[in-house]
Amino acid sequence: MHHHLLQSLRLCATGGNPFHGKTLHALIIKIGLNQYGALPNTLISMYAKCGLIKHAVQLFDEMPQRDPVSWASILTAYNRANLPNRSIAIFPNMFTRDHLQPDNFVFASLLNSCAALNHLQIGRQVHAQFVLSEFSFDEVTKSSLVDMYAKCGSVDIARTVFDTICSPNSVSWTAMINGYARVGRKSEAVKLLKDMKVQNLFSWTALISGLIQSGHFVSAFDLFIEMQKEGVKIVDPFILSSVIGASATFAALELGKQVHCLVLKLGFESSLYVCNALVDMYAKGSDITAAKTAFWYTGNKDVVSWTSIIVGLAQHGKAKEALSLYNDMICTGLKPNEVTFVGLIYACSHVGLVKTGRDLFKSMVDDYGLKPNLQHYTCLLDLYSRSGYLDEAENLLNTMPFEIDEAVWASLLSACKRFGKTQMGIRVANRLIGLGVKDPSSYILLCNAYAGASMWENAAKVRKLMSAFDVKKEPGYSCVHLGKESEVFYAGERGHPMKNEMLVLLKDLDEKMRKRGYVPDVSFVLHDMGKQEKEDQLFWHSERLAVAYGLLKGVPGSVIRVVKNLRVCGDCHTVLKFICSIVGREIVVRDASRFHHFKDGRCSCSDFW
DNA sequence: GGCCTAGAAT
Repeated sequence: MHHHLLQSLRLCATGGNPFHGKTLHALIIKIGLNQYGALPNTLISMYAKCGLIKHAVQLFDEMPQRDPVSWASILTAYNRANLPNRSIAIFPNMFTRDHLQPDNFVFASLLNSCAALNHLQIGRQVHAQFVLSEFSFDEVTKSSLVDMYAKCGSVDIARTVFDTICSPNSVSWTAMINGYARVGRKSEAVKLLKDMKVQNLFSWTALISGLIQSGHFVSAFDLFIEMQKEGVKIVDPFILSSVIGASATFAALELGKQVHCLVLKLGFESSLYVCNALVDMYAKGSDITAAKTAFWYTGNKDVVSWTSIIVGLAQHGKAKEALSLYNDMICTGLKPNEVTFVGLIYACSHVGLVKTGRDLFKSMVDDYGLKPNLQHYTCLLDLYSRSGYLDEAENLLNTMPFEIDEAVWASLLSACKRFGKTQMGIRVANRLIGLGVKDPSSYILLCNAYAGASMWENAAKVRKLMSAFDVKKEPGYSCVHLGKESEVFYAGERGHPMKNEMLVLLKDLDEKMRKRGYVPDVSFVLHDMGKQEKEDQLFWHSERLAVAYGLLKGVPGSVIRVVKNLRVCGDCHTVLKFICSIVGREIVVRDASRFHHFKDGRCSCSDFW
């Protein structure tokens, strides 16, 4: 009977069937076996595997007699429920209350918690206890040590432990490979993979997703292709969601579409991770319509699905749609989380919905018990300052429990300039200087603020600071996508084979724009030079080159899609609004902070960015 | 009976 029950419980756990599990639990109590043999511990693990952490904890707490297996089960249960801090918190009770010593299973679980929390200090303490214990030769625990050190950033220590493993298995190799990859040590990661006798999907995924995390997108894609050439079958969708995520970050729409096809071909279109990644990929790839389609095709949407589309819509300036989807989401009974609110308040800040944004911020705390973090305050601050509520902004700044960074100060400063709040601008500028300035565009704002208040000495000081620190702008570049092909342009680049055609086109457009009232705004140029020189500099900005090329080479009438590494400059923003209406084309620019849809002389960002 | 590896939204 005992054996039969254990087996049934294990079946519930693997099938994630809590209903059947609860029935069995009732039966076990009824026949009086609830304290018998392995049953109590197996019940804990069954509840944990079915996602019912509260039931698992209650059983554990009410157990009259706990053993190391009970401890391993509850620690794993907490880790599974994404509560690794609970594991660390209760562990000392194993000694103080239960007078038990940890075994290898307990060590491994604990190290898993440390890895999840990035807690190197406690991880090292566990390591020390493990070494002193009778289990110090256990190789599974050593695998968790490798993983823990790698996740905490001590890759070389991870390697030292890895080298003490007598017969490493797939798990230890994978942990080590991922450790190298996620800190960007590409060649070591690749070498380790090639050293493996039997490479499986797990090890390739660890390598590729690690490289994606460290920003090595091109190598990651190359390896993804190599993996398929090697004949490794993609039998689960793990790696697909990772690669789709990379296409999103990389704004590689065409590549992302190909992976989407692969998803369909392999039949993983119902994986929630994959669907959510697709929504984000299309949104970041600047095709918000496709993102919406992908969203509506997602079955069993969770908070991440809804949040992805809300954030996507917000970044594309579609605040109304974002807010309306939020209502739909609430109607389905799902609870929003911190990220959802970042997206929502961000959406409000880009259309000046001050009251809605403030209400959402309040609702987040009052209705959902969420604690606002720095990002929420930043968005709210942005909302106030962009909409001209500068006193509220300053008030919030002085009462909020976080220190803001240079970018937020800079955005506040630019709002002061925009709304003519000279005195507050000076206060903000002084705080910004005290903080230490790194971003070249902040120097421009500072100069303009002091100059605007006729504080010439301060303006001169800022210029001095700027040259003393040898501030240089990161070279701006823009990439224009034309179907499967794309072309990259750097600011000031004049060596392109099609430069003559582009020059003629841009000159012609420039003339037409000036007739419609365009005046170049040279205050966006960093360097100290004459007015004509500054105008020339603007003329060769990379986004203009990319758009010109797109107009010349792209399919007539198609949307021109450009990705820029920096934020689009204010003057170029004006220019693109003119160009889109002159040529009657839609231009979509993804810059470092958001999307700009230029159409009929207007931009979706309503000139806030 | 219980342990270790790869994935989505700011």
